[in-house]
Amino acid sequence: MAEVITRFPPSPTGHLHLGGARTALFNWLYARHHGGRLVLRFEDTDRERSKKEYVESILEALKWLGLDWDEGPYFQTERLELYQKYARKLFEEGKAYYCECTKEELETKRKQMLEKGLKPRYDGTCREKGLGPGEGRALRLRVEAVGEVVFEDLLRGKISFPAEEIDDFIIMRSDGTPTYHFAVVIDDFTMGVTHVIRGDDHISNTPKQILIYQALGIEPPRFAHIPMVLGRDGARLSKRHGARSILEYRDEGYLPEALVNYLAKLGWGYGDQEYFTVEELIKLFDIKDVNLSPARFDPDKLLAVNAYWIRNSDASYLLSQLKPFLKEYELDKFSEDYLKAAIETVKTRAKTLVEMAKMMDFYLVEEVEYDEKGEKKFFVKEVLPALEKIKAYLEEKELEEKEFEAFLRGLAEEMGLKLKLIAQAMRLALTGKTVSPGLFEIIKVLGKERVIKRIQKAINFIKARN
RNA sequence: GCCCCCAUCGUCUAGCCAGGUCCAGGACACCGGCCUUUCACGCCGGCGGCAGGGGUUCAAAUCCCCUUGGGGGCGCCA
Repeated sequence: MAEVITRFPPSPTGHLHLGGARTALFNWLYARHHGGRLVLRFEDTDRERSKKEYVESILEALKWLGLDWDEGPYFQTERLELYQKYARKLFEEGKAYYCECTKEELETKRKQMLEKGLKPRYDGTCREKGLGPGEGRALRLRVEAVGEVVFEDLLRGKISFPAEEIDDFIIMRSDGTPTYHFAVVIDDFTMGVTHVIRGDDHISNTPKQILIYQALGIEPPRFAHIPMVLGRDGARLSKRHGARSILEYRDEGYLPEALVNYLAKLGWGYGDQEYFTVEELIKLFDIKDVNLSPARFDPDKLLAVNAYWIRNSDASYLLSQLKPFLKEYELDKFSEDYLKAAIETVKTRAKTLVEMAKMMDFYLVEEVEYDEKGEKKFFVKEVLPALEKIKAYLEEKELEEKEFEAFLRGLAEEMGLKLKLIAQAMRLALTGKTVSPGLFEIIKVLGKERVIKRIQKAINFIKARN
């Protein structure tokens, strides 16, 4: 089988969002699955809106997701001569002609046609003028309005458009830059792209591109139009829901594994399997299994997938991912084993790394601050003797779970207190919170020294108040 | 307005291509329960869907048509 070359062509007019990331992922998976290559190129011919900062942020987001590329990044603005070369060829062969209509004239005509209920299309004013290149002149493709333009979509089969639907569209702007359709075709052709995997909002664009291929006398690549990602409300992705930068998800404590897993499942599935490693995705992914209907983005599900990957990742990986969220603590003071043990106790409880960092703060501070409601409820003078006894116990005995638990139960009975009260007071003493990992786990990680110190502090606190 | 694409639980999906094994399976969310010193995890159970209407067929979620609904395109944006 011939080599597979896919491409991801973002336009640097915004951050990489979920929709773009999924397109990138599908292209990447397809290339990796077939042992092919992925080309990255920036479609930056819209100089007004393209920004260097977006190039940077898109690259950063792709790297973070783990989507690497084999060629590029190319920039269309650096390839202008190439487009001009092919444009000249089409002009010389009479397959394209120059048009001197102004933007304003065209805009007026378009509005008029729309008002009359007609399909807006170029009226051919300059078609037979025989104009040559010149200031203010754009190059249009000469399109014959007969028959049908047909292409085979890898997912949907044959798709055809009446040729009369397509007008003489512009391929080179009057400033000498190519329009999207033309640049895409020239790029895909010269880069050897074999498979174009893109959002289905491009279906209606495809016949135009087919026409360019035909005019150039070259073979079009294979097309696969994947369904778009919609927002929670079923509308196109917007800032409100999901069109946020991928990097924002990173900063909110999502794991790249979770994003990749979730995005892959948006429009694609493999039986009942819900969770996939990247390796599994590469192995199992087949573009033909991709759904045809648009998928809504569901933040709850993303969160659930993230929680899954957090609790199923090992502690040392989580530690590396967690570090940016732990900046306010002096991590150097703790051994890696200590940090990893601490992480183990919170990883089934945190849905994001941000949550995890908050949850484990008590491991990382010298002294804890008590939750106000909890302190009023559980730091009552009745628990004082219990805390004293626990402290004494810990000072003497080896720590063993069953034994310690039996001791606490015995203690509760002996003092006529509820086990819950003692446990919550302990929890508060050790963590400052009323919600935390299991008591025994915490004690084991913190170590007797810290535990005894914290119990003593709690004792002093209760005494001082009563 | 015209053209194109799509249609299974609230959401993501399995099943559809090769009709019967589907009074439709899984996941998220939600609601119960178990576990339990808190919160999670885990486990058990519940809620909930083939958009509607016509065909074809012994038999349709699966094939065909129409309607409706959703999405997209119609730029010297990509």
